[in-house]
Amino acid sequence: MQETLPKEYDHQAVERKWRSGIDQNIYRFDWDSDKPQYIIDTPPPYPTGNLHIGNSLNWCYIDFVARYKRMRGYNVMFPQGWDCHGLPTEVKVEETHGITRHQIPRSEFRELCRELTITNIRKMKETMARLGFSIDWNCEYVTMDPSYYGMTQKSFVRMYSDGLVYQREGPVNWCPRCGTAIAFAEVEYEDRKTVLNYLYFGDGEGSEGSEGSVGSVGGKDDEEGNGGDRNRRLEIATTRPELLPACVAVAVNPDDERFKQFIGGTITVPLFDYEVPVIADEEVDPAFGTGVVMICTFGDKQDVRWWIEHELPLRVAIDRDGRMTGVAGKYEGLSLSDCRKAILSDLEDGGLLYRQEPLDQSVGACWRCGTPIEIISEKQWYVRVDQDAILNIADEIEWIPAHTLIRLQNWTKSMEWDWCISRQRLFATPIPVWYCKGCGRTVVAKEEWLPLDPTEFSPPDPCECGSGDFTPEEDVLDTWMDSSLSAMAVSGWVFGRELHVPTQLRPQGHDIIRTWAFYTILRTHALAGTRPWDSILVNGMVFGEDGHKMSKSLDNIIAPEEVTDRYGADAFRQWAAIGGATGSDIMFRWKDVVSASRFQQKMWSIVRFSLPHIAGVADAGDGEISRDSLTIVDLWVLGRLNMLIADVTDAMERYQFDLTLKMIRSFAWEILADHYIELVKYRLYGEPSPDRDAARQTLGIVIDSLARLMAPIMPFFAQEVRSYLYPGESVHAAAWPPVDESMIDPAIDLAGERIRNIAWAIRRYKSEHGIALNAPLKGIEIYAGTLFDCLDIAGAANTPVQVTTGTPDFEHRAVGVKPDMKVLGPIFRKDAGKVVSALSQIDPGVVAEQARSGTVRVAVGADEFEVPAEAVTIEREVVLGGKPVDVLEVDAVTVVVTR
RNA sequence: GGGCCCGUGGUCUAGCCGGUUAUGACACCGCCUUUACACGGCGGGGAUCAUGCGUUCGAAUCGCAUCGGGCCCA
Repeated sequence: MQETLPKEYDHQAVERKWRSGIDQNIYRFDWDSDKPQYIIDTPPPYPTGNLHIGNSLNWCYIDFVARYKRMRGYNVMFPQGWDCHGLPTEVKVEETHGITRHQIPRSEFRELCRELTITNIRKMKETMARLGFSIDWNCEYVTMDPSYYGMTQKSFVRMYSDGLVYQREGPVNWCPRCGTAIAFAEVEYEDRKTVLNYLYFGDGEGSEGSEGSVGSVGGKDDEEGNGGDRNRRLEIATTRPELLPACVAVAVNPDDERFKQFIGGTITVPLFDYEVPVIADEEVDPAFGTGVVMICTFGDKQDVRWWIEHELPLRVAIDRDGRMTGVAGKYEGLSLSDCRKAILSDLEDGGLLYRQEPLDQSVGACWRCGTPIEIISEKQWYVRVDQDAILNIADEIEWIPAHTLIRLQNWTKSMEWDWCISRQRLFATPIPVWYCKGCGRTVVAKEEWLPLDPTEFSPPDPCECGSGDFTPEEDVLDTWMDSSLSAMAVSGWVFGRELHVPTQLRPQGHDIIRTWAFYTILRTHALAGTRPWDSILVNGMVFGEDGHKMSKSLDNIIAPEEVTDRYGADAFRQWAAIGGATGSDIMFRWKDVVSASRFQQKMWSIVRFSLPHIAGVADAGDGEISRDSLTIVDLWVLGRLNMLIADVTDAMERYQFDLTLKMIRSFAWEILADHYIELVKYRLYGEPSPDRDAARQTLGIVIDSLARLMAPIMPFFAQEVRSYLYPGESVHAAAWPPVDESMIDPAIDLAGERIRNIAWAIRRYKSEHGIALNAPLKGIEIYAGTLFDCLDIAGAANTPVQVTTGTPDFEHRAVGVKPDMKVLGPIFRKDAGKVVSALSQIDPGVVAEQARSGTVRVAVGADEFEVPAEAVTIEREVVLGGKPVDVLEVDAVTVVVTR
C-alpha cells in the first residue's frame, strides 16, 4: 500500500490511468446469469459527431444507475445504439460532395451517408469514453446495418400481417423543399407575420366591374338587395389566397345570423369561376376575419377535419415540389409565392380584394429546414394508432417525474391521424414492398427474405396473378420505425435471443416523449404485447449559463470536452448529479464544476491523511472490528456512516442523484473531516494502543465505504482510492455497502453528538480567541448530568478535562422564553396566538420558576391558561461568579474553560 | 389558444403530504499559516419564500386568481 500521495489530486493523470485500467468485463451483460436482470433501453443518439451536453447529462444519469445497480448485484445491460437514418446526414453529404441525392445512383449515395455516419459515431464514442460511461460495447447496435434494419423490416411485415400497417391515399404533412412526407412529430411551429386578405366571393360580377361597391359595401347591403341564391356576395378573409383554386367549400357558423340564408346554397370562387357549397360548422369563429372561412384541400389541419367531416371533394392545387398544378389554370407551374403575388394582383385588378391587414400566426414548418409545410394528398403507408392501448400501457409504467405521464397522455389523446411512416428519402430503411405490374397487387416481403432493398431485390415467387414483373416501392420508412424497436432490440432481437421485455429502464429527455417514448410504447405493445419498460426516467434540458437553451445563435454552447479538459470527467459528472433535481431543466454552471473539483481535492486530502494510518491495519474495510475498543466517537461516526449509507441507498433508488451527492459531500466534509478526524488525530499520532487501532480501523471502514458510495458518480476518483485500499481490485466490481443496522443507535448518536459539539465549541472558542487549534488550555471542566468518556475531547483540545455531575458554582439566569408551536398549537387552537403573545410579556424568570412545577400559568385578559412546561424552552444566560473562566453552553452541558 | 413545469438572500438551489432561527453552493466582509487540505479553518452580513385573496391557532408548503419564465403542442 502506497503511503505518500501527491498533495494535489491530478484528475488528468488519474482519469487517463483508469480509462484503460479498469477491466471492461465488469460492464458486460451476462445472458446466462442468475442475477436479476437490469436492462437499460439507452437512447440511440443521432450520430451528429458531437455528444452534446444534453446527451451527456442523460448518459451520466444512466451511468449512475448502471454502476449502482451492478454494485447492488444486478446483471446490468448498458447497451449503446446509433439511430443513423435521417435527413441531416443526407443534407450534409450533399453539401460535402456538392451534389444532390438524385445526381448519383441510390446505392452510391447511401454509401456516402454510411461513411459519414461511421466517422461521426467514432467521434461520439471518444467523448463517451472520456466521460467514463460504463457502456457494454458488446451490446452496440447500428440501425443502418442490414442486421438492424432487417429487424425494422421484420416489424413492418409483422404489423402489416396483423393489420396494423396499411397504405392509403390521404392528407400528409409535406415539406416542399425536402420533397418528403413528415409526421406531426416532425412539424415545428413558429410565429410568423402574415397578411390577412379580405376578398369577395360571389356572383362574378365583381370582375366585370361593379366598382361602386368596392371597399365600402358590407354583406348587409347585399342581403337587402338580393334575396336569391345567385347574384350575391360573401366577404372572406384568408391568409392563403394562392389556395383559391383548391377551395372546395365556404363555411360559416350555424348560429351566425349574418349568414344563415347562405347555408345550403353555393357561391362562386373568384378568378376561377366555379361554384362551391356554403356549409355550416360550429368550429367557425364568427369573430375572426369576416366570420366566413374558405375550406381548401388543404390549407391547414382544420381544413382536413372539415374535408373529412363534410365529405368534400379533393382539389389538388400544389404538387410535391410546391408548384401549382393544372387546377390553378393560368397559374400552373408557378411557385407558391409567385402564385400568391399573381392572384392577389389579379384580385386587386378585379376589385375583389378590398382590405389587407397584418396578422401574427403560427406556421407549421419542417423541423429540418424551416420551410412551411403543406398538407397534400398522397398515397402513403401508415401505422394504426390505438390510443386506448397506449394509454393503458403508459399507466403500467413508472414515470419519473410523475407529471411526465400527463404529457404522454395529452399527446396520445390529441392524435387525429394515424402515424404516417412513408418517407421520400434515400438514407433510411427501405419499405420491403413491390407492386405487381400485372394485376397491381401489393406484395409484402416474406420475413425470410429480409433484410432487403426492393429496388435491388425482386420477390423470388411470382405474384398470385402469375406475373413475375414488379415495381419496387421506392419510399423508405420514418426513422422512428427503427428507433422505436430499441427496447426489443436490446432485450433480445439484436442478439438473436428471446425477448426479455419489459426492460427495466428507459432514460430520455422530455423533448421526445411524444416521439420516441410514444412510438416505443406503441410498437412494443403491437409486436410483443407488453410494456417496453418498467420505469422511464425523464431528464430535463440543459441551459447555458445565461439561462437560455443552448444554441449556436446565442453562442452559449459548452462542449463536454471543454469541461473534462479543465476539470476532468468526475467533476463534470458531479455537476450532472448536483446541478438540479432529476427531471428538472438544469443550467450548466462553471461554478458547480469548480466546487466539484474542490470537493475532490478535499476528499483527496482526507485520503492522503488517512492512508498512512490505515496502512498499519491489516484489513482496512471488511475486517471484523472489535467494538470493545471503539470509543463513543468511533461508534458515533460509524453510526453516522450507516445512516448515510441508508439515506444514499434510498436516494439512489429514487434516482435523486443531487441528494445523493449532497449527502456524501456533507458527510465527508463535515462529519468526517471537520469533526471525526479532528477528534481522533491525537490517537492516530499517539503511541500504539487499542485506542489508536480503533481509530485506524474506523477510518479505514469510513474511507472504503465512501469510495464505494462515490463510485457511481465519481468512478475515476473512487477507483483511485480503492486501488490504495485493495490493490488490483476495482471498486466497480465491489458490493454496494450494506447498512449495518446494529451500528445505528440513537443513544450512541446522542452521546457522540455531545462530544462532537463540545469539541466543536472548544475549537470555535480557540479560533475566536486567536488560540491555535492545538495549543493547550489550562483546563476544561465539564458539568453534565452523567459522567462520560472525555478522552477524545481532551485529546482534540490538547487540554486536561474534568467531568463532574455537579452544578457549577455560578448562577443561571433565564433571559427568554421560546414557545414550541408544535405543542402549543394543537392544545390551544384558536387561542394559541394570544397565549404566545401573553407568554412573551411575562418575566422569563417567573416562567422558569413556574416551569419547574410543570405548568406555566398565563393570563389572557380575564382568562387563565395552563401551559405545560414542555411547551416552552427557557433561554438561559450564565452569570459568572467572578472567576476568570469562560463558559460554553453545549447541548445540556456546561463547559468551563480556564485559559 | 390548450396542457405541463417553475418563480426562495446578489446569483443558482434544497425544503413544499403545514409547526424550532428557511438548506446548501458561489459571491461578499472579518479573523487565522493550525504536523490532510489556504481549492483550508472559524465567524459574519445578506430573503416582505413572485403578487393578491382564501383555508387554518399557524402557510415557502394547501386552494383560487393575477403577473412573469420555460417546455410541449394547437
